[in-house]
Amino acid sequence: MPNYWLMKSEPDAFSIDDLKKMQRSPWDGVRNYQARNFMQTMKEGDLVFFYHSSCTPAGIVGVATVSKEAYPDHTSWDPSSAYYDPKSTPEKPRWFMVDVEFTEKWPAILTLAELKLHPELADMLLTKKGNRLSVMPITADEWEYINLIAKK
DNA sequence: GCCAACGTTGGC
DNA sequence: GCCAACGTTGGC
Repeated sequence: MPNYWLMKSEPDAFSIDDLKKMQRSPWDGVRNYQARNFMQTMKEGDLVFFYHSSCTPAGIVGVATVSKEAYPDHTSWDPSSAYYDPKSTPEKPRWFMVDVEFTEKWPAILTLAELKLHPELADMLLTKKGNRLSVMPITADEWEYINLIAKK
């Protein structure tokens, strides 16, 4: 049994179409401890909702699969990177990333507004007010339900 | 562009 | 260890 996740990306920086072109990509730039800790528990084969944030509309646009488990995010010690963190070094990395593989793009975005309409999804971190977590776990029930409404 | 909500930093 | 100030996220 895989575990299920949701990961947010701003499509201007990295979209599901970018992943589709590349097929496989590191998910770098996560600079939040809670999100990092979740990534460190990911296993190869885990399934991920690809979420577009800070855009109109925001929502889930497809699915990716974890293809490599957590390893140090080298952009964190690269001074030329936008994700540079002087407190992270190759000897003592503070930030980690996983690799993901393109799995499917949905025919239409499943918007946050629609997700919020379903009482079945009211317990999700995603639909809660003020939530800013960029990597979060999804229950098997939520995974199944969301796939259902995405494809109806 | 606005602003509410949240996480992090740093002074004490 | 507290908490105010600050910076960032992210929906609208």
